[in-house]
Amino acid sequence: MAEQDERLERYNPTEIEPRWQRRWEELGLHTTDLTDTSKPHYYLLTMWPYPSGDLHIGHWYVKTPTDAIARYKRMQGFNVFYPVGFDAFGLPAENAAIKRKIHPREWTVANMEKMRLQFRMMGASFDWNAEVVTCDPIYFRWNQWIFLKFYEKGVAYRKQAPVDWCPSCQVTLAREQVEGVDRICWRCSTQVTKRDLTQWFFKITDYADELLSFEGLSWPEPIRTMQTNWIGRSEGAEVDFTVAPAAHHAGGEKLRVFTTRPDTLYGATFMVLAPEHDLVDTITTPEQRAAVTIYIEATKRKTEIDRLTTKKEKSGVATGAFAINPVNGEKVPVWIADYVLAGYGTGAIMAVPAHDERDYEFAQQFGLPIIPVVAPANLAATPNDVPLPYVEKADGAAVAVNSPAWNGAAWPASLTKAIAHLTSTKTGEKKVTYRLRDWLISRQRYWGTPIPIIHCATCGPVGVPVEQLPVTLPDDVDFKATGESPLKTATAWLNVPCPKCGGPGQRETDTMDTFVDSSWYWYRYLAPKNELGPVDRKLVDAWCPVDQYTGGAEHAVMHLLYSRFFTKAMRDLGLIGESEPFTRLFNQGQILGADGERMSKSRGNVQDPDELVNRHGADAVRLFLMFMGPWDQGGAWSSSGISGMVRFLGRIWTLALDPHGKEPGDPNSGVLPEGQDQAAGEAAVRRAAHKALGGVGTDIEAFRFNTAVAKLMELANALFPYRGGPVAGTAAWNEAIHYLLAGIAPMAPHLADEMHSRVQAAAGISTSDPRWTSIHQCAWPTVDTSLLTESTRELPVQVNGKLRDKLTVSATATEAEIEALALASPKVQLALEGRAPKKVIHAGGRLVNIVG
RNA sequence: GCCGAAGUGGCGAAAUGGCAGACGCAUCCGACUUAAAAUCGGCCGGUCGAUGAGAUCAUGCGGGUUCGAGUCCCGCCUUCGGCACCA
Repeated sequence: MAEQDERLERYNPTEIEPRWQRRWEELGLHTTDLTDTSKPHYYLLTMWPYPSGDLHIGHWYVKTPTDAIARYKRMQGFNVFYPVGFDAFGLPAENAAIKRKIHPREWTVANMEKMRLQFRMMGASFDWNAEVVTCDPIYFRWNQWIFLKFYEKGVAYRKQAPVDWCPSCQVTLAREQVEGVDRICWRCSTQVTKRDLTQWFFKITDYADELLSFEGLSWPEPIRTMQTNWIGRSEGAEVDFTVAPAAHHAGGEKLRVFTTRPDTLYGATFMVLAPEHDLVDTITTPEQRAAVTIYIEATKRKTEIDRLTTKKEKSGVATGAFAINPVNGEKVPVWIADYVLAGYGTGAIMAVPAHDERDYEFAQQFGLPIIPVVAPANLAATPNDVPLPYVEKADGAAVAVNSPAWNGAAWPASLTKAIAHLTSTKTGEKKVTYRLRDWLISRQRYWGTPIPIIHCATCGPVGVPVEQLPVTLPDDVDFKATGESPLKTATAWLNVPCPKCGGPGQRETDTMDTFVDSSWYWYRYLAPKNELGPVDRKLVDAWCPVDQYTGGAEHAVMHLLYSRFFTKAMRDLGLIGESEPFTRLFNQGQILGADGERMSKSRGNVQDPDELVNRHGADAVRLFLMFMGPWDQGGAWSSSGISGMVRFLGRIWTLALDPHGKEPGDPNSGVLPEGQDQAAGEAAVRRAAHKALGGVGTDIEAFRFNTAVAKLMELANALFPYRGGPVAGTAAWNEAIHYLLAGIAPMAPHLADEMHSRVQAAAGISTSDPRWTSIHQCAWPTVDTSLLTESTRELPVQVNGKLRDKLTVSATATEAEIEALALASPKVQLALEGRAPKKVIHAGGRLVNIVG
């Protein structure tokens, strides 16, 4: 054992890694000069973390490949900006504060301190000079400033509405933050309820159409689809029905409906209003009033989930009132039913049972008339034979029937004609509706950006004058989550004079959704201390949009949609020039616990990276996370396999440090492979290095880190047999070693620098020598393609698509020569069983297939 | 129900329409060692073949296109994600 240690110092990451982390900091290797225009710039961004206090393996899974990209791009000669910060406002801090009786700030600051050390331990090459922390007034001051600009422009507004409420988090939520059919809170998975509250909103719907365009963006298709579906643009028309006069009521009110099928207007045999619709009370007849009231009460008692489930039977009640269909003057009954939603369209529909499944079901249940007004072309003469409901539009083949004003028109002409008819008779108009709702940003919690508004009894809500920003958080607050904003308990802070009239005023006590904080932070990274505005326009113009953004797909319709909205809204304020924040987006997968479930402390399936680093080193953990599979796929955690990475790093160590050592166990060690002379051996070594590095480069560019690592393993495997032999230590060998170290540098940065440094030391260049370089300052190796070709190659030969033989042919052999060789092969002849070849297919020199 | 992604050895996986399983883990064998660990080398999808040479089957299932399909097309099954009475 002692002899072995004498022979070769062992790879010891725990000694190497902290040393290099210190050195990189001393050298300022990751500090970006944002004004340097001598090199092309590359803005690389990874979604910033919430300072939960512990970096878990999931953070490493996300950050490690991104860090490799940063390092790779630097070696490629880019001026890389790779910042990080903390999304430091939010509920966990407040909940921890309640539990431990400490201030959320204290908890957050301590956690950030710990996480900075963990990032350092990971070897992450962040530019910490650019750090942004959202709970710092120097940052959230500008949240408030932007809010006030939005308020001035009407992008921020206040309204009363039934909003989603998480009873566990004790806050309102934006529509995007409520997930699935079960309508659960995105953060805590508790089922949300509805509350009628006056809240602040951002008018994201103003940008709905613009948000539908992804032109020039290289974003994953699934994210674009999700956003598109979320925005849910639907084209149609609004049509006015008129309430018919009745005994108890004069009528005449307009009942406006939204429909995507104005072409089916003649088939509207009844109307349905949402139970919450404004006119329900007015139009209900005395006979129906009791039933209507009972139904409305029942609706209120229903949970959102009960109401939205598609599986239940339709329910509803007639109001007793009638309305006039504007195209044919028919009187149709007006019903109320909870399948019509108050919040979409106009909260009222015209029901066309013949051509809508829901209306059909409703009509069947309550015995309402059904009139077909669209038929497939072959049934146009006998529309009663159309199987109902007939919902297809069938371009050119679905024809309007029973519709005097546009009979015979085929879809989509029938639609155009219907809209034209409505417009000319002033009974309706073309209309686009969106599913997207405005973004509710009020939160009834303490640890967030105070909304900079003062409520005055005479002036209403008044913005805090910008020169008084930031509105900071008072410390004498009772945090208990009661459903009321904790800021209401800070009486000294709360009561201030109205900035407009000087009268008594009260501060707004809700804070902003923390998604506001993260909707523009990458602009702030460029000038985190800027006092003159939220962003430094000149730097933004030079560096934005972000070249590459990486993060999880779970933010598809939250952070990623809000960020696009903010960029457009900030552009319209003249703060920035561009319309899109992130040119390229990559969504990595999620790392799950060994049980295949989401990692969580309660499940006890959390992997602690510190423990792995202490045992195997950061480089091995980094490498392992990149090697385990395609980055966008994620997967269940398993630490078996990490030993392979340690072994691989040890082989690099051995190759670089001890090229002349011999392997006692390897019979081939120390000699050239059979049939190779010195020149061929050197050529083989160079070829392996150049081939590997070319592949590693393309793989990193394509985010295929697993195969990038595999190619470097192949290179190490290819070099190993030459160790201790006459090729070791030659110029060709040294070049190959440098290629190997440079290639692994983005992924295992500590080991790469250690070995590079030792190679330099062996050449008499110490770290204090001005000629000394870090591997991370070296250029990415160039690939000499002329080295890649061999004089002969192996050629698979198939007969009728089945592999029968492999020939060794000269690299310059012609197709005719190859064909002759192939046909001469005994194995091929055997497979042909005496048949003459009908055809010979040459697949670009990679393979030959003989058809016989 | 609609939209999207994925199904390949014991395991993680690889493969511009062209040798299926690169690279690694685990198991096993060998070298070194008194021994073990570490290290180095090797075997490593199934069936048949004594072993070998070889043959044959094999990328969720069933069809198709093609000289040739894990890859393209059609129809299913399963798993995972998103949406879901949006008129």
